[in-house]
Order: sequence, then structure tokens, then C-alpha cells
Amino acid sequence: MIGPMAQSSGAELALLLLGGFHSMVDEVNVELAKRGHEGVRPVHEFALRAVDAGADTASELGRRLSVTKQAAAQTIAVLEGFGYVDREPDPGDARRKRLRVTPRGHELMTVGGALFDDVRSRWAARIGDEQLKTLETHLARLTERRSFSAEDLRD
Amino acid sequence: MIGPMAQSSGAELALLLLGGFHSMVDEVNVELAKRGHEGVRPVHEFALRAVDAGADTASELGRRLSVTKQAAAQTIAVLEGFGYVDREPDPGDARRKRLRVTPRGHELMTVGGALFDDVRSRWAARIGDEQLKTLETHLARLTERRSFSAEDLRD
DNA sequence: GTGGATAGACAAGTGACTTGTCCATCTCGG
DNA sequence: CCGAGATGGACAAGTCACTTGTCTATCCAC
Repeated sequence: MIGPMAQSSGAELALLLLGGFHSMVDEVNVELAKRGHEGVRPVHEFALRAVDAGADTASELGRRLSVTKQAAAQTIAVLEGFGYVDREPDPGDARRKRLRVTPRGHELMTVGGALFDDVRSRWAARIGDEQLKTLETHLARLTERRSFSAEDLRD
Repeated sequence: MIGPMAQSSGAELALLLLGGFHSMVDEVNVELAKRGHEGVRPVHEFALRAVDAGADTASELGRRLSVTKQAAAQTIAVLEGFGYVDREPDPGDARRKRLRVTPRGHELMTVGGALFDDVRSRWAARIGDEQLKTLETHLARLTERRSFSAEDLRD
């Protein structure tokens, strides 16, 4: 379908990149569901990583993910509902509610990260580790100017 | 941000692929807007290509894009509003409304395709044409089992 | 011809956002 | 020490791209 539909090698490349992303994410999602993390979406996992990396308030998370603080607050509400983060008042600033990744949240990060690594390993086995590393290096160069974040990770 | 946030080379790879896709699409969108195709989104262009490639009814377009016929009908309504497609009754089947890409629609496809090709050329100039072709070949192999479609092209 | 599949329209609901508004709290210059 | 402006978070309403569900009109095969 890609060939006849795209009719442009540039458009095909774009679809290949998106297809690669979804291919990885779909595999990881299926495995996560089997391991008791049903309903979790990539955006949740990446948001969780951002929280763990220091985005411990809704406003800060919004900045990191390039969305409004309201959108970040909704994502946090979902993560809190799933038990992946909890919120406690900041003793030093009564406006803030500090976010913390729960043990279950850390487990999701560990399992999810391992699953992504598994998919990557399988890819490396198919095209060769050196080839995959080269591919990554090139992609990194091609996207380096994008201050990329997890926006548009909707599915 | 990718490094510290991902904490997993597999997850990083996924973000690189998505970042590459968005990088291409964003550039093309900016140029399309400058050329009088404001408001058009990638999903519209890919849907248009699908219509041109033979998905000439809402139901068929839905199948090709792996969305419901209702969703396809909405996309068509947008495309029709922009003047990229028109609909006429099918003389051989009174249930169908046959879709046709208008001249303006063909122009969008041409211009959009050329813009995607431009981005691809610029990438080729940076990493080498052979390297880019190798990257594409590998991506094609890695995603070949996915009966890929334009779903999740939302942004 | 009649029963089942199919095309499309209409309605309502969802998820992930947005903008806009509001208040509580913090920070800093004077 | 105090008032102005910045910041964090909550609430409300609207948007966008879907979904499920239902309905009618039409087609096709037996």
C-alpha cells in the first residue's frame, strides 16, 4: 500500500519512519497489557519518564512535553488513577503539588524500557547491530535541531 | 531531552523514528501553508493519495486507512470543504457517491510530494544517498509485516 | 422476491488536547 | 514590609479526530 499510495519517495520515507515507530509501540503495548499494565499508552510511559527525570509538577511536565499545564494535569490524573504517580503538597511552596513516581510506576518504566530494548534487539538481529547503530546515528543527526518532546504521541 | 528522558536505547529509537517523521511533516506543512494550502494536515494529503489511488468511496477509504467509514466520511468532508475532492453519484450504484480528486487536489499532491522529496534530498545530502537508501531498505524490512496505513497520522 | 451484505447519513460519546478564567501563593523591587 | 507581577493549580467550555450504535436505501445471490 505504501508504494502506490505515496507516489513520492519522500512521502514513503515519512511513512516508513511513522510505521517504524508504530511497529515498536504496538509490540510493546501488547506485551505491557499481558504483564498487567493494560490501558497504558506510550504517552503515559514517556510522561512518567519525564516525571522521574525531574518534571515533578504539572506546569513543569507541560513544559517538557510542550503541552499546556492543563493537558499535563490531565495526563497526571490518568497516571495517578493507574497508580503510577502520587502527589503530595510541597513543604516549601504551598502552590505546588509534588509528583513522585510510585514503585508500580517504576516497574512500568523498567518493564516498558526492557520491552522497547527487546524490540530493538530483535531489529538488530535482523539487520545487524552495526547497521542499526548507523541508522540511529543518522536519525539523531537528522532530527538534532528539533527540540523534540513527546508531543503528538497520541497513539 | 531524549537521552535523560528515555533511559532506554529502545525507547530512544522509538522517539528518533517519531521525531524523524515529525521533522519531515513539519517542514512540509510550513511550505504548504506558504503555497496556499493552509490548514492541510498530513492525514489529508495521505487520504487524498489513497482516493487518487482508487479508494473512491468513504467506505473504501476507511478500509484503506484502517478507520471507520464515519471517520473517513469526516475526512472527506474536510477535503471537500478545501476543494481537494468532489463527490458525484455513481451511475452504476445508487448507494455510492464516487470521489474524485479535483485539479486543486492534484496540485496539492504534486506540491506536497515534491516538498517531501525536497526534505528527503536534503537528508540525502547530509548523510549520503547510499546511506539514506540503506536506512530506507532496513526500515522497510523492519515494518514489512505491518499492513501499514495512514492511521494515527493525526498531527 | 426475499435475506443478507453494503454505502452512507445521523446521533451521541470519548480522549486528548486547547483557550480562557479564576484564585492562592510566591518573589522581588522600592 | 508591601504591593505588582509571575507562577501553580483548578474549573469550565470548546475543538478535533476519532469511536459505537442505529437507521435507511440499495444491491446481489439464491
